[in-house]
Amino acid sequence: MTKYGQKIWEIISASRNHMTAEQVFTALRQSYPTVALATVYNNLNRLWAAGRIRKVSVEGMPDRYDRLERHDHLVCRRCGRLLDVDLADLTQQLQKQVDVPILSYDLKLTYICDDCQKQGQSE
Amino acid sequence: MTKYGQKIWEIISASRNHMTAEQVFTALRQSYPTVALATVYNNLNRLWAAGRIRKVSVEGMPDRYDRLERHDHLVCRRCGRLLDVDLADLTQQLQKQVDVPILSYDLKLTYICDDCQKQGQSE
DNA sequence: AATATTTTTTAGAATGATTCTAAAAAATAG
DNA sequence: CTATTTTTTAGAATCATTCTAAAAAATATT
Repeated sequence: MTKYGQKIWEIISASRNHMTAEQVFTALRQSYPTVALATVYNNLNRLWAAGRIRKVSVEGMPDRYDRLERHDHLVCRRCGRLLDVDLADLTQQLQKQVDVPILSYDLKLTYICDDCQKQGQSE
Repeated sequence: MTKYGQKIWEIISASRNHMTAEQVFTALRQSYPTVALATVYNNLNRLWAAGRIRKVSVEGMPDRYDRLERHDHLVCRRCGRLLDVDLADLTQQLQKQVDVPILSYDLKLTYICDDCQKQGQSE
């Protein structure tokens, strides 16, 4: 584990904000002001390939990186706002229904956030 | 509903292939050889905003568009291959666990497809 | 501890999907 | 028919991400 890889993993694991690569870059520069953006992408890809972080893609937004710890997401259908939500683990239940081994699953619940709810009323 | 919108909706609703915008473009040109790519994007966005089609984002690949009909997805962790899978509807079960109204949900199961399985063994 | 090998970093260019722009065309309303 | 709104169009612009090829750093080998 390289120093950048280590630090990036820490940043993501500690964050509850589903950071973009750009945000990780900004955060990392607090500790390493000269680091290159490509290094952030390299390390994010390596961490992800190694299964040490999650990647969350919400349509139309840059990929976001997330801690591994089991949890699911609420996504606003309008603005893409992303919230953590703790739901019961479905692995058992799902595995029963398919015959290939499931490594993990990604569950996003779609809703309309308060802000968009308000906006929608004035249209 | 414009003629392009109509036709694009038909293409996606009939397809089981999670088409990219580019693929929809190619398909649409069978019927309308002069249509512009921007028109495809315009209509896909409008259809999606109207909740008439789904958008499936797999990290690192162009967005894919999918019929609305309830079904879930298997995604290969290595190559991104996407397969339909019919799982029990979880809406009730999930709605009990959150206090905002759930419009829909998006469930992706991660696995390793046969091809990637084979490749992995030779490494 | 010097040399070779492999991995990582770097800056910047390149790519590729998608959006934007502003004008033309088409559809709809008055 | 004329005015207004919506859609289409082509091409430029944007933006996230990957690629490139060289430099630096880390690791292994003698």
